[in-house]
Amino acid sequence: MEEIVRCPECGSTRISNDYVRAETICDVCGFVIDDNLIDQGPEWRAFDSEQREKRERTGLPMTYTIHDKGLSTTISWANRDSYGRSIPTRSRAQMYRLRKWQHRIRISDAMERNLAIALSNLDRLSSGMGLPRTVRETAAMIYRKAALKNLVRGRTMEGTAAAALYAACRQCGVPRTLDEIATVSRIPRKTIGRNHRYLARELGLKMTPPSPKEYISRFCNKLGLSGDVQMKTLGILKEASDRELVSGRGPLGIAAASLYIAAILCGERRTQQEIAYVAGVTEVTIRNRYKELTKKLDIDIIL
DNA sequence: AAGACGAAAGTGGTTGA
DNA sequence: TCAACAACTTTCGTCTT
Repeated sequence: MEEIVRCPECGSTRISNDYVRAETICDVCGFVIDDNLIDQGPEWRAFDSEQREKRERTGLPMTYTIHDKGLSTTISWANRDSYGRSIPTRSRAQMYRLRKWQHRIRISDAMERNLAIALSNLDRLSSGMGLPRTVRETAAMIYRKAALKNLVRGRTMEGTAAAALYAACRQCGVPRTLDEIATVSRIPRKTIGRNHRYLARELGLKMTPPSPKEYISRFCNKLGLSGDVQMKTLGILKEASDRELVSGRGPLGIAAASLYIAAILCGERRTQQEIAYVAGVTEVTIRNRYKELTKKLDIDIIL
């Protein structure tokens, strides 16, 4: 399920992004689905506030393949000065210290630079998703830990950043689906999931599976459902977890199904399709879960 | 015609030998 | 490392409103 976006006009899944006009467009009927696309174009990174002002979204980068922009000075290991004369013995110890420090500075520079890039990535993602500051901070912390333990090597920084954000959302009790993060980060869902598992294992992040409850208010908002439905849904979830109908099941499926039931009971019915869309699960899953729930909880549904 | 239903085959991840 | 397995998805034909 790579692309879950459907055109609301014709239902087609052939959707493409027009970055120049910042629009998401249906290939079939031309309907403009989203005109608030995040700029994913080149972004020349800034590493301190001065550079940020000068360089953001302007012209070509200086060389960005060489980490110090090719401007750094190296101190040669030969014991000669710039005229080729050999350096007196009493200065050599000093030269040695200079070289050593320069080396150290460049290393930590590279690390800081990596972090700066990753953090700006994190900023872009979290603001694109309208996430609160605390989540962003948590994500930054996770990423920093990962960088310190050398876990980023072999993975792209974007991929690791996206995974850190996913983990942070869950830790902060505002879980987002992998699909949601995949959409704003242009990293495939699979990759984010894989990276996330890796980070969780290596960093020993204590991850409890997200509770269906945490999704409800957001889904209700997206579906334009009232607070009554929200309360009802939470009630159903409470019952369900008391009777151990929740564990082992995907929380998204449970959330979607109980929402479906609650909406019907409150006379604010939504179709399975609508709910499936916002919850990022299929109608089939909703059906299976809600069959289970209505049966085990003795809820009668009048269709 | 749209929504709901359910069977059957497929997918990716976990587990245990 | 591999096969079995559970949960979930995809697809598709059928029934209901």
